[in-house]
Amino acid sequence: MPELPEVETTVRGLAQFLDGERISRIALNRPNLRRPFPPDLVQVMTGATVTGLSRRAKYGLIHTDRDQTMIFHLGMSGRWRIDPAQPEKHDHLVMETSDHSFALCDPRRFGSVDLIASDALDQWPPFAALGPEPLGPDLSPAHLKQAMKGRMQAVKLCLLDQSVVAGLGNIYVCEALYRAGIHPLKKGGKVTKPQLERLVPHIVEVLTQSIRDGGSSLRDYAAPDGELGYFATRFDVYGREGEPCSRGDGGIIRRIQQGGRSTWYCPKCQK
DNA sequence: CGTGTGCCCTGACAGC
DNA sequence: TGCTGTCAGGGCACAC
Repeated sequence: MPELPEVETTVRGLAQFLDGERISRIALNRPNLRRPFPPDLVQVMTGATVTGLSRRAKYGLIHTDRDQTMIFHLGMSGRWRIDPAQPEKHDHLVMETSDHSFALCDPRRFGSVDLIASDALDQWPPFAALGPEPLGPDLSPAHLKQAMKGRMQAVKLCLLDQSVVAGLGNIYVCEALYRAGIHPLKKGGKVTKPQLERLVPHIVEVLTQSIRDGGSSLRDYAAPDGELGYFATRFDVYGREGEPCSRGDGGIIRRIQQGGRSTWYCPKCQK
């Protein structure tokens, strides 16, 4: 269930065990996920020393002392398992250091693994198309105003567009719009300046809170079979169709379809 | 270009 | 118990 906070938590968890370590072995259990594994992945990564991990949008980056960076995406169902006791059916990639093993498990295989020249990461097409990081300095009401200017698409869909903001997914768009009191069907180009000024801090807050919730369980990652990025966050609207609005305004949470995906919102307080 | 649709894939769950 | 339908946190190709 990886969105930005889960990817961030995963990256931090992996870093605890992987940063500074030498990858002694890497093996693939099938030829592809969403796309084929890079043909030179095993050759490049075997014996490489990890020099750091980072996140861009919903991608995790494993930096090494080689001139290539290993980039993973968890898709809809991906997760890393640390020191798994038993192999699982959908462990498609496994890596080992001297002390630990890591399995990339992804039943639906919507994830990906890429190997990209480290000095040209920004030119990699999936990265080149990304908008600003929501937790970085460049997400501002002015940016959103500009990025959604004239757009007739619903603001919900605009915010899911990774070129508008990089890393927001279905859950956090629903949550941020709810917190900011913005109706998901409102056209992107028609969201008002005051609404955008409310929205930006709510985006930052909901993501930060979730990362903190996940981060607080990092200690558990030392446990065998530790699974990264999964933690119980309480959502205000996501998945709460039919329940009363948590603001106590008497509204009942509704679910609608937008772009083939569900949106939950309160018809009473989101305008 | 902006926008809308359908597909990739497996598993969980509800209803019969 | 087993079948069927629906849904799932993402991204992309393709059509207009």
